[in-house]
Amino acid sequence: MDKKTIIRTLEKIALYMELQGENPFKISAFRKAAQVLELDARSLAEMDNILSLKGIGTATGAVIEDLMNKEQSNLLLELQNTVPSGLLPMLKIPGLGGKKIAKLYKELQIDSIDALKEACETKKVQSLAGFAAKTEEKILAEIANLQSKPERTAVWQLEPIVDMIERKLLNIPTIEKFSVAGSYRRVKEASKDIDFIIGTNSPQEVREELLNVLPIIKIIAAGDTKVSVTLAVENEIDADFRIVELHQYASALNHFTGSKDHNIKMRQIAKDLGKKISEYGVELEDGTVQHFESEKAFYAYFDLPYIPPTVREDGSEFSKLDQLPSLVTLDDIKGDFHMHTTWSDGAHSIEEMVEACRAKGYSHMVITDHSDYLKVANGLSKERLLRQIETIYELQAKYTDIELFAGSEMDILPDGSLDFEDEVLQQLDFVIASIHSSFSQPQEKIMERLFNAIKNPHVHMIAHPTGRIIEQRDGYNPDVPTLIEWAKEYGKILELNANPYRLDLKTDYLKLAKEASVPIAINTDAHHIDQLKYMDIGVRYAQKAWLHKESIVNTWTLEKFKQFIKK
DNA sequence: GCCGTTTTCGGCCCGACTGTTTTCAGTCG
Repeated sequence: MDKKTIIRTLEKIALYMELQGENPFKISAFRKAAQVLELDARSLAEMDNILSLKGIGTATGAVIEDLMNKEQSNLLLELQNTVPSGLLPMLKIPGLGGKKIAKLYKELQIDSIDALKEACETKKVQSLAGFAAKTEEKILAEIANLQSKPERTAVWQLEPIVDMIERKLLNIPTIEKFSVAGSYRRVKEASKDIDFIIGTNSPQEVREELLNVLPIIKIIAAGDTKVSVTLAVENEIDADFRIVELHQYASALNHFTGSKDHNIKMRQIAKDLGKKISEYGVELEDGTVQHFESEKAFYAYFDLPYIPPTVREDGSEFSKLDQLPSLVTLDDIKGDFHMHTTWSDGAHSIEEMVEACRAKGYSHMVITDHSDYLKVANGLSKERLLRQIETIYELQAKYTDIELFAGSEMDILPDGSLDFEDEVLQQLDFVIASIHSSFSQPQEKIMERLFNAIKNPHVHMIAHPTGRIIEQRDGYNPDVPTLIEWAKEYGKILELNANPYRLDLKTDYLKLAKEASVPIAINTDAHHIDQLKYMDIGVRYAQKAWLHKESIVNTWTLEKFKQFIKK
């Protein structure tokens, strides 16, 4: 049995145990064992002694060995015999955990969401100790809600909601400081909810104001330091607001940025020093609480460098601290190499795009409008492209502080041919090849198209290599590891498309590209000057894959970039 | 269930909120 399946089985065992109302530490021991396997880069065959791994003991080790040798786990089979599988989905109902579900099953033989619904409707549930009429109503409401609310919301859907909330918070005068936190701040592709930290001297007023100004469908909780609501926005989503005093702000921001695993690791570090981390500060052995000016000061207190939110993930970041200074940052970015103008489907003129890039302090940039094939995007014919090249070069005369390059985002056609002949391509400084059509072709055909582009000596880069839209469509399903091999062999750039719709390539592939030393360009693909800001999310997304400055084409000097594209 | 150069037993990250309670259990992040 492969490693992934074994990891999932351990997690499944934990779920079943949860439903039995098992000891929470026993349950987390199985989750921990799954995580230990996951974090270990080796394959199962390469691990000669599973039991030597910290976190895997006799019981979890036995399960792993069962799965390796007999393809099944006796423990899981036993659990599945005692716990009906219909209980699993009940864990999705907010307010219900393992213990309550176990009780419902034991006392009322409720073994599915449907059975639970009926028992609530016939008021059987309120007869149980620990349950009452209010709980019954809440369960019914949550069951009804279960289908309507998506489990995760994509980062590009969250962005406008976060903007809206930030505008509201700016208008509440009693709020001194605020920041989005949670997985959004860590640039996860999708999140379950939105978290905000608010620093204020008047928590009561802020709480009232929040409830007044936010578009609220439902108040989930409204305590002294925490307001939880469901927001009335296009795709309804929950938002948590944590209200703290200013001296607690840095600790609260750190705590609610997470991840959970990162926090647990930090707390273990503190505990070894006899200290206790909470969202309010660090409690010393004598009971006094240490506060921090910033997250940086918080980490420094534990002799750690500042760990950016983007890499606060599974805990493995603590073993890679020496790499932090090499990570790409927005300050390292010297140019943007994929953007559109009114010549095709962009909103601004070439000159307006240049001015916007100058304002960002870039030293060079590439204009890359669509090519002939993409009629819906007003793609440029050969003649228009040649005229555009001239226009760009003429415009260059106006500027000494930024160098303009003429490029194209050229389509790779469904039959695998390229939209421009070589004699046109060789007049361009920078050629991007992209797939925008016939996504459903078999992988073999898609790869043939990509190979035709990669092997063309005039092509410099493949844009948005998989064509995915986060949480919405998978793209054209190329064999990315092979694509990375080809890029390495032919010396081509792969793009990390920074538009939050795409973030393509995704992290796992970026890591592969890094291992293969394939250069990555982070590009905004801007169709409007406002979209040039996506460089920021692109860079932070790249940090999640631990991409170093030198592997990012946008950090190269103008001279190095010129050398690369002229070769 | 797992762990240990202060521990082989007694901890395991820590606190807020709700709903059920008369001091707390369960859930959540």
